[in-house]
Parts: sequence; C-alpha cells; structure tokens
Amino acid sequence: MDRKQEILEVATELVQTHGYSAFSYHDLSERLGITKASIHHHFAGKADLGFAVAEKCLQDIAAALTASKQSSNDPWKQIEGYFAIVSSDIRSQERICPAGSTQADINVVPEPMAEKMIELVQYIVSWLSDIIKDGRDQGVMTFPGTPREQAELIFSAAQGAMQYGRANGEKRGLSVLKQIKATLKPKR
Amino acid sequence: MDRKQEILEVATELVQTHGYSAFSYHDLSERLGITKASIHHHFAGKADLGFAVAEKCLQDIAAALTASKQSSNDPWKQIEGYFAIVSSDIRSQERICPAGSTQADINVVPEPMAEKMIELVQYIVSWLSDIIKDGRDQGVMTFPGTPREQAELIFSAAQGAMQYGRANGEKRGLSVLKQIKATLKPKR
DNA sequence: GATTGTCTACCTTCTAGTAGATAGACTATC
DNA sequence: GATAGTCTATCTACTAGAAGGTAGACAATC
Repeated sequence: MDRKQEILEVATELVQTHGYSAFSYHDLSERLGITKASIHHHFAGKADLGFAVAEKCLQDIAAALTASKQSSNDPWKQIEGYFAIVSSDIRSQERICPAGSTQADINVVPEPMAEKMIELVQYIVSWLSDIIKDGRDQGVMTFPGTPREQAELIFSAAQGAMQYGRANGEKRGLSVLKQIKATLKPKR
Repeated sequence: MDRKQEILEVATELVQTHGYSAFSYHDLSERLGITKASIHHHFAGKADLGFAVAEKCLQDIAAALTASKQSSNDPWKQIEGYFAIVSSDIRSQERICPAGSTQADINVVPEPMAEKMIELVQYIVSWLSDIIKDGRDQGVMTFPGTPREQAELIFSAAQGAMQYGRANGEKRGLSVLKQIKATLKPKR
C-alpha cells in the first residue's frame, strides 16, 4: 500500500522533470530499487500510472488552494498560496507544473490523463478567477477584462515562468513571477 | 539540397506538435516518403537534426521580427509582428512555439539544441524589451518594473498562451493573447 | 570517375508489457 | 494449534516492437 504511493510520488517527479513520454518503467524501477514487473503489479500500464499521477496532482493542488483561500480574507494573502507553489517549483530548478508538462506534451499523453490535467487547469483558473474578482471588488487589485480572462493570463504566465526559469535560471523565473504580481497591483 | 530543407521543415513541425523526444526518424521517413537511412545521409544523427531545427527557428524568427520592427515607428505595430506569430500558432491548434516545446523538454533535449533555443528565447526577449521601452517612452504603453522584466513576462505569458490554447481551444488561447495586450495599454 | 542521394538489410539498445514462480502474511477450517 | 487455501508483493526471464544508427550496394549527375 505504501509502495503504491511511493511509485506515484517518483512518477510525479519524473513527469515534472522529464515529461510523460520521456520517463520509463525502467527509470522508475531503478529509482525505487524494485523491478519493472513489480510496478506493473501496482499500475497495470503506463497510461494508468499517468492517470493516477494526474489525479493525485489535482487532489493535492485542490487541497492546497482550498486551504489557502480559507486561511484569510485578504485576496493578496489568498493568491499567495498559488504563487508559493509556483515559486517553489521555480526554485527547485528541475520541476515544472505537471499540467504545464502535460500541456506541452498534449499530443503524446494518453487521453484520460490529458483530460484530468485539463480538469486541473480549469480548477486553478476558476480558483484564481474567484480571488481576483474579490480583489478588484475590494479595490486592491486592478486588471482589464473579466476575472476569468485575467485568471487565464496569470495561469499562462505562471506556466511560462516555470519553464522560463528552469531554462534560464531561478532568478529570471522568480522575476517573471514578481512581474505578474506587479501587474495586478493598483495605482500605477 | 531541397530535400534537406524539406526534412528540416517537417522536423520543425514535429518538434512543435510532439516535442523533440516524441518524434522519430521513422515518423519523418513516413511523412517524407523516403527511408530513415536517407535522412541520416542529410543529418548524421537526431541531435544534429535537432540543432538544425533550432538554428532555422532562430533565423526565421529573427528575420520576421527584424522586418516587423523596421516596418513602422509605432511600437504597437512593431510588437504586432510577434503577436501575429503567436496568434497563428494558436490558431493552428497543433503547433506551439518550438522554444516552448524545448523549454518544457529541457532535461531531455541534447545540449547544443537547448543552447540554441535559449539563444532564440533571449533574442525574442531583447526584441520585446526594446519595443516596449520605446512604447513607454512615447507614452503609449504602461507597465511596472524594467522593460526587460516586462518583456520576460510577455514572453512567458505568450508561451503559456500557446500551450493553454492547444489544450483548451483556440478561443481561450487567443483570449489570453488579447489580455496580454490589454495589460500593456495605458490609462486604465 | 567522383559525388550525391537513395535504397535494402541489418545491428543494438531501449521500450512497455507478460508469464510464471516464490516467499510471506493473513484467514478460514479441521 | 496445525493445516490448507488465498492474497500480496515481489522476483527472474522473456517477448515483440520501436528506437537510433550503420554498412554497403546502386544509380544518376556533375
């Protein structure tokens, strides 16, 4: 039972660092010190494992974002929960958002996994949208267009920031993240 | 000689649609109607082909952006050259920026190709930076921080928009692009 | 006659996935 | 409490196919 979680965690890491198509059962088996066949015992095929990774990511992020929203009434503190996750991925210099990795590989990833990841993306966009709507209503955030449109921009920019940061250095990635926040701040 | 260009074009397309690691010499040979061995005659190995793709992309984008900059003195018209390329990739619903595809796959792609792609990224960021600096000086664009920081944000957001658009539909991708422009516009 | 572009036929390595065996832990029954 | 059956997690050993790549032959062209 523990093993299954262990496999899932390493697989998630590999999806974030190398992408779905570029990691193998062999890689997993070496990392975990068990044989490929044992992994097949827990996850029948790579597609099943990929789907499980997507499900786990959705659950984890939903839990983290829900907690962050409930922890305060200040939209800036709420949204910081998302930025903190992005920031830690950038700081790792290896991981990018699994959704980003999957979006980039969308033509290669098995359908059910891709669908779950899109669900994850939509979850984040809705969550962001709610918060910046409050922020605008309270006069502490400014942006053009609808909250959803701006939420999609923030999400896209954050995805890009993680990839940019991994390729060009932590400092540059964090700079983009800072700039996203600056763009939201009122009275320029 | 023509063949070499032909291979390069199809390879570029495959990098954009499937990513470097997820396309094969076999795929290429089927698309082109020649054998794998013939492709090896033109490009000794996959890494060489990948590097050539990156070089071609850099040349193409540099030519397009230079032309766009020279075509006008209006920063909004100049920057539209970049947005038009992003927009056409989004509209294709298949292609994303090759640099984005490579950034997402950075741990998998051969070093020289990755370096060329980073060169390409830096080229675009510098180009954007110059234009929005002019835009701000002329009072037709507004943004917080330095031009470079804002250029990195625009680039990251555009990368994200292409990936978001491919996974969630052309309409959503174009909406993000619109929002990037809106954010740059003064007097909100 | 050398060069260029293509072919067929092959090699090696890696891939996901399968078959079948084994050892240990739980669970019912005698 | 011993016995028999079942379940779980693992193993070794294998398969078929795809991957990148090579060797050498054959025409056509310059």
